[in-house]
Amino acid sequence: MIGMVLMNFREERAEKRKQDILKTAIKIFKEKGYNDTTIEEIANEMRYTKGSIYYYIPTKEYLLFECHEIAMNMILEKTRPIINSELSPLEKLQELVRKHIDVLIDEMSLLTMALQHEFDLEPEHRQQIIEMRNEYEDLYAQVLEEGVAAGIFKDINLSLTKLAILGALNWIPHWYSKSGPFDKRQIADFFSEYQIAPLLKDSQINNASLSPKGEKKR
Amino acid sequence: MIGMVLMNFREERAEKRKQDILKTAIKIFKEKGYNDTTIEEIANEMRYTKGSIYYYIPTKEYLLFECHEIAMNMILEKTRPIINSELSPLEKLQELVRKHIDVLIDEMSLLTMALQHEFDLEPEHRQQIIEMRNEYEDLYAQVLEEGVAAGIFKDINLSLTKLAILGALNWIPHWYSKSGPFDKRQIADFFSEYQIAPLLKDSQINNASLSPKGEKKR
Amino acid sequence: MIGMVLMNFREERAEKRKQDILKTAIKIFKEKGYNDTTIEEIANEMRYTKGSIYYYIPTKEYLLFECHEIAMNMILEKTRPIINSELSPLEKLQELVRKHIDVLIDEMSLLTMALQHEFDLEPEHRQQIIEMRNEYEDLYAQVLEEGVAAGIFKDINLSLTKLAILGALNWIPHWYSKSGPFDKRQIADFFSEYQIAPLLKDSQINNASLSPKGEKKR
Amino acid sequence: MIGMVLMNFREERAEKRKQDILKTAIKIFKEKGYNDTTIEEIANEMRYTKGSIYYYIPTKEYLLFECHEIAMNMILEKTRPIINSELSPLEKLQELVRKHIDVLIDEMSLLTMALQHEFDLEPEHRQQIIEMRNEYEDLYAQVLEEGVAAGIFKDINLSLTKLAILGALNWIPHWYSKSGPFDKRQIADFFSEYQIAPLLKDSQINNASLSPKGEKKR
DNA sequence: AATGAATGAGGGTTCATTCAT
DNA sequence: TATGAATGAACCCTCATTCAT
Repeated sequence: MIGMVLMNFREERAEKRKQDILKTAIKIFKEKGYNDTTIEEIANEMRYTKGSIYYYIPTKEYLLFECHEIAMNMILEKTRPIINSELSPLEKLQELVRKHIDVLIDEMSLLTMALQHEFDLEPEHRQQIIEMRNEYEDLYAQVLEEGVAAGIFKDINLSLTKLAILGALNWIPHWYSKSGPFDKRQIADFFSEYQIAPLLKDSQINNASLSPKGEKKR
Repeated sequence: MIGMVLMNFREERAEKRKQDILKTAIKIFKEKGYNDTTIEEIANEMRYTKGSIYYYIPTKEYLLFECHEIAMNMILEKTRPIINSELSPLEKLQELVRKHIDVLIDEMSLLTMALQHEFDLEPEHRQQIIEMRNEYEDLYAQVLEEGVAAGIFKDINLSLTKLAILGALNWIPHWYSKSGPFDKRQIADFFSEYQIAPLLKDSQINNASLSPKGEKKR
Repeated sequence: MIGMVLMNFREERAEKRKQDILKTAIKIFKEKGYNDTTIEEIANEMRYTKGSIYYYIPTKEYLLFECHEIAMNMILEKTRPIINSELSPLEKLQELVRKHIDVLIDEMSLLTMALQHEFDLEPEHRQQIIEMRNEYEDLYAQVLEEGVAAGIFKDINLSLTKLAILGALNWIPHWYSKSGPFDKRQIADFFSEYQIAPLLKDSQINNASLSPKGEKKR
Repeated sequence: MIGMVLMNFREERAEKRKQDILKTAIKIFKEKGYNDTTIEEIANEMRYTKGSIYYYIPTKEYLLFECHEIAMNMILEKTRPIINSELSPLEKLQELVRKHIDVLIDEMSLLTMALQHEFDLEPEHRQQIIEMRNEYEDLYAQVLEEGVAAGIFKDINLSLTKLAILGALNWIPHWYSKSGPFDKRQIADFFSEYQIAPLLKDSQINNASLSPKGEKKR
């Protein structure tokens, strides 16, 4: 995105085509999975030919890699600002959880697909994605440390805490359904309390959002 | 296994062969993933031929299905007895969590592989696996209800609670490593407290296992 | 060939199939060159399917490698016995030249094709062929040394002599034509004198076969 | 080159571009062979685009054809003058051989490449190259006849003599290596004696250059 | 004069599956 | 019971060539 200003309109158009291809690929990957999607299907969907696709992309795996990149960037872009905000550590952590759920549910099919096909990435690409994931997890680590330092969080094992919080969130795509009993808001409310509660000292606990009354009317 | 008594020795031998194939398949699936494993590799490993494999199994996907079945059965067999035990709801829940982590880590490569390839199942098979998963999740639901009824657990949204607990657990394979800083015991200790704590009324909270001192010496 | 006695009839049949494929490949390679021949053409010619071909051979390049091996073996098998015969060094050298021309002309299309496509071999395979070529060239080196040692050949640069002799022979496929003015016999007569003459001391020279009267009647 | 005077500066520039493309093509053909070189590589090397190349040349094969033409012209231009010189037939023949080796070794990669890919030429182009080759071979034929007429050469089969001489020379690229034991001079000395000796009557033979002492110090 | 874009005709290879014996 | 043999449907990717601009 940065640097796009330096492109002339030709390069912009090419970039746009590439994005179109990626969008189409994502769409079909979501529906049928990476392995069961052929380049030809992507081409047909766009009324291109197979050969034309390869004018814009080097390999099919590269498309998968870009899916991962996009997914990670979406989440990183939304959460990075939280760290430098004026919020308290507790509020930051809650915001992290809420934003995570936000992106997760909004872009669930992309994220699920990407996760499902992590091992179909070339080792080099996989490494890059893992590094982005580490960067993301570090945001949690930072906030947790901040909170402990500020005397707000209990002094418990922060590595495992981080993994517990993120695990519960990352599992959401395994059970969430648009037509299911819970909407995004309820889920965010619940998890931002439930997964954080064990960190809090007694006085801070507030169970408002854990209430069983929160079920969506259907 | 039941019903085996009705088999004659021919059928028994065939059943044995089938199990051998499955074991080999599991081993290779674990190493290379389902898609990258060929029937020929399975056959070679057993010093069979491709054709022979098909004498015992109908399709490659059927092997994957059996992997899922085995995985689910392993976990169900370990946890079902807990429900009917004399333990308190809190103790039951902790036991469920501990056993889950036990199986998860002991059989991680099988379970990870199975989870990774849920979408490679035929829809019909996938449905069967989902039903087993539901049966398993119901164990949690029961214990949670028991606990609330007994006044031990807070009266919060039990569906989401169940999903939060199981999500955090199921995510373990994504980060656990034998050579990593935590061993099975520590993880079980931590999660059986952390993921359950928000359910507990203030007086019951006990943070012993959450301690950051719990890291394995390396 | 050795070891074939150890094959059962199944393996023999498989070996036969493989040889058939090779024969067909050679035939088409000769006609159209290696690069312009497709596996499908080979399959069609044999009324096989592409897939069946790959039951017997690992890659297309392997077929080319076998062409080279066959070619080199044909020539090595005919010339190796000469070295250990009772002939004089001069007679041995003449025999080497004659046999070389024999094989060259009888199997010209195979040999030409192989030579033409030496660089289409995988490096590893190419190395193997080069080693066979070296073994062959060593036969010449041996005979030349023998001749010098016996006082029959002049004491000139034997490395270059070897290369001069073989070069002139190996070039034959570039100009020979079945319908051309010279037959195999004449060519053998001529080259076995012309290319060896500079080695001989004056008294031994005999120009019988160099005569211009040797042209084939057309 | 002749006729260039009739070009306007536009055509001149186009001609120059074409030559640049050809030079680049030669360079890459030499390195990777004709078949493994893509038009795109040629374009990239020149910082052109694929499309631009096709503004100047009609097909990839045409580039190969021009390689052959250049190679043949190089050799013809160096040897034609010899024929009309004042030298004796023997000296002429020796000069032909020396010049041939000169060009062959100086431009070996071009010539090797061209020879290697003779069969990748379109039939029509191949015919043209063969005609140039014939013209070249005729130079030898002429000198040989002259020599016989002058009573200097033995009256032997001149067609085969010509083919023997040229064959041994043309094979040089198959074994010559810059880092090998022989330099250009030694090779020229050797071959201009060895390949011509059988033609000479006894009194003329002089073995100076055939000496085994001629090996390059390494 | 130059090129970005598009194409299309393969080409080699893989592999689950079938089946006669 | 076991297997050798055969198949065929794909699939990814390549690249010379064309053409509108």
